[in-house]
This record gives sequence, structure tokens and C-alpha cells, in this order.
Amino acid sequence: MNKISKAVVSRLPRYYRYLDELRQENIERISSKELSKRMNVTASQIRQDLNNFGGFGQQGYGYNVQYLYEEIGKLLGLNVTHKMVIVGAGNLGQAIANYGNFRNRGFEITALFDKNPELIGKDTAGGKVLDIKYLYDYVKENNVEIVALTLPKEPAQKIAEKLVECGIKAFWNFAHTDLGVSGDIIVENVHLSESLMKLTYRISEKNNSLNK
Amino acid sequence: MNKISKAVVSRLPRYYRYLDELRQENIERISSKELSKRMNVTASQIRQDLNNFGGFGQQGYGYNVQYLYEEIGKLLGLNVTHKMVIVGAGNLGQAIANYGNFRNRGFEITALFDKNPELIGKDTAGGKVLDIKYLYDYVKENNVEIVALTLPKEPAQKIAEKLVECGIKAFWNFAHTDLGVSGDIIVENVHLSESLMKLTYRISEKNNSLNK
DNA sequence: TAGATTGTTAATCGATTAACAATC
DNA sequence: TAGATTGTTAATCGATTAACAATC
Repeated sequence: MNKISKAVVSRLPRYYRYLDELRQENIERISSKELSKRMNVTASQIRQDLNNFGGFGQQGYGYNVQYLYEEIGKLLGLNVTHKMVIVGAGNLGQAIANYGNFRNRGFEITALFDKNPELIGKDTAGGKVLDIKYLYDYVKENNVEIVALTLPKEPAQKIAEKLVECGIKAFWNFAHTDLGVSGDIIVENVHLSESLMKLTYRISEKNNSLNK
Repeated sequence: MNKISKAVVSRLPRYYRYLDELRQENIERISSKELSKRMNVTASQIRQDLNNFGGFGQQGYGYNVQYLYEEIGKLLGLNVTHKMVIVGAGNLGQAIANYGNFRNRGFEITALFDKNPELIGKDTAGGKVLDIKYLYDYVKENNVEIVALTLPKEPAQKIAEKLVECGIKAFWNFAHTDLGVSGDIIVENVHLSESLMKLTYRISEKNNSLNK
């Protein structure tokens, strides 16, 4: 299979979300044209995107909602279980641990880690908060696949490096830094402050154009 | 000023972050070439991006770090105060309220809102949690500019519509839905589950290529 | 069979990179 | 002045849209 472009991959979860909604509305089939109207994109883009992965549709019919939903789910790796732990059990770490939908989608959060004694022992929907000193043994013994980093950037960087040595190959990074880890390690960043700045950029832009 | 492309805008916060680090290292000037090495982008892209907004550099010298930092800050609207409230005072809402750096960057979080009586009255760094029934009067009386939506999608959609009627023009949306609000309303989305799916896409992709 | 709609090729558009003249 | 490095134009690359033949 050819390398799929980043732009296409980043649209897959949105297709998945819309197909889930269609499913819940008991809609059986949908054409690229109809879907394009719902999603506010071009029908051409939908067909091009899906055809990167082979033909999911049928001429004259469109796409079967349930089938396409499942196929995209497989592409997104949602047909297998992913073991994840959370490092940093503050509000953000707890928010992720307690978000039920992750579990429904095959994510198995089994523990949180923190150095703060007041948090250690606390119960969440994603398991107990453990002392961070047990982190490295834990990930090795439990075949953890993904580590979510919800802590400040300096410890995040150090801990990530040690986790790479323990064999971790995928990070969901909320720390405000680009983790400096080697190229074959997967890092998906969520930079909340950068998102907020994009919002205020657009506010300023709008204000400037009004005062022109 | 011509319309700046989305791709350029989305890179500005990252420039801003790197310039802040340079500043803290007391580095006075930097060339596009040096910065490109640090940031892992091309020097050409940096110069092109910055020139969308006018000449911030000087031939033979490069860019003055402090000056460029401030100018990008202005572009991002960080030179003015932004009043924000948070709707949904669960872990995620509290995480945002308690994140100190927002305040340093000119964001003024003055209250959270929730319908849950157990949360109402609770104190955070972003003010008290108030009963959601006071939300609409509050935003009107306090000239709130941005509303962060950290609650499930159904109430998020309804509340957003009512807030638009109250004059709110910018949403920072964490609900798993594309807010259906009119075109001149600014919506910046943070879809955590979509981010996590992009991560697992890359994990599957990698596993598939190993088993080929 | 006729109509609908995909899969896919071709055309367009936009973003990134390269090159270099301008200038500090 | 000579060297360095920007600002900016031109070339390349990639992504999106349009068009249409294939086919259900």
C-alpha cells in the first residue's frame, strides 16, 4: 500500500464520526454527494480519500454505512485493544482517564502515575493513581503500548526518554514541547495553548478587518 | 492585508514557542537557517511565512529574537486581554481553569459553569463554578469574548446556539461535534478522540508494514 | 435497460522549496 | 568593502477539484 498523506489520515476520524451518526440514525446507505453535504466537503474529496484504501463503495448505490464505518474503524486501528497508561494525574490526566468513550473504542487505560502523594492511591475510571517510581516496571510487565503525557514539559521530556528505553513506541503528548525522541517513535501532539492562540489569531484578524 | 492561509497561521504558535525558548536562553538574534535547524523545517518556509506579515528581519543580520517574539505575539492577539468562561466544570474544564500559563498570556478566566450541584460553588484558579442558569446573563454583563465548551455534545450544541444569541462570537470547542453555528462565528475545535485515532492509525500502519 | 454513482484520470489550485538579487 | 542573510520571484511538488468512463 502506498504511503497515505497526512491530510487524508487526519480526515479519517471525522468520516468515522459522521458514519457513526448515520448508523445511529439507522441510515443504511449514503452517496458521496449526500455525505459531502452533511460534512461540508466536496464529494470528490470523499471518493478520492476512500479510494486510497481500495473500493468501499458500489457504482449506482453509494456506500453501505455500517460496512464503511467498520472498515474505517479498522484503518484507524480501532478493531484491536490498545493498552495505555497516563503519566500525570492532574485534572487533564483524570479527564482522559474518566472519559468513557475511549474504553468503548478499544482503549484500555489501566493506571495513572504521579509523583504527588496526595494523588497517589486515588481511584479513577482508568484505574488507580500509582507512584511514578513504578512506571517503568509497570509498562514492561503489562505490555503497555501508548503513554499519555499530561504533565509539564521538563519532566515529560525526561520521562519520555526513559520510556523509550523501556520499549514504548507511541506517545500521546500534551506537554508544551516537541518531544525529542528518535524518528521511529510515534508522537501525537495535543498542544492546547497553540489551539487557543489560533483562536485568538482569528479574533484579531476579524477585528482588524472591521477597523480597516 | 491579504488573507493568510490556514497552514501559515497554524505554524505561528509554534514559532512563538521556539522564540520564547530562545529568549529564555538569552539569545538575541537568530537566522532563518539556525531556527530551521532547531524547528526541523526549511529556512525558506520560515522566511515565506514571516513575509506574509511584512519584513521582521534584516539582511545580513537575521531576526531579533525579542522583537520577532513580540510581533508574532501581536499577530496572535496576545497583546490584549481575552475574557473567557468555561462551560462544563468536569476534569477537563477544571484542567483549563487551573492551567496558569493562560493567565500569563492574557487570558482572563473568570468563571466556570455547570449544572451539577456537587460542582457548583467549587473554587478553581479560574474562579468559582456557578450554576449554568446564570451563564447567559453573566456573559452579557461581563463582556465575555470566548466560551470554552467542555461538556457532552448534545448540551454543547444547544448552549452554543443560545450563547450566539447572547453575542458570543468565539468558541473553543472540546465537544465531539462540529458546532452548527453560522459562518461568522469563530470555532476552534479540540477533538481529543480524533487525535487519539490518528495515533492508532499510525500504530496500525507501522504494524502492517512490518508484517508485509 | 436506464439511471445513479463510484473509481480514476486529468486539470487546477495552493503550498513548499529553491534560487538569487537586494541590502544590511 | 566583503560576507551574510533577508525578501521575493520562480520552480517544484502535492493536494484538491472536475470530469467522465466504468459498472452496479
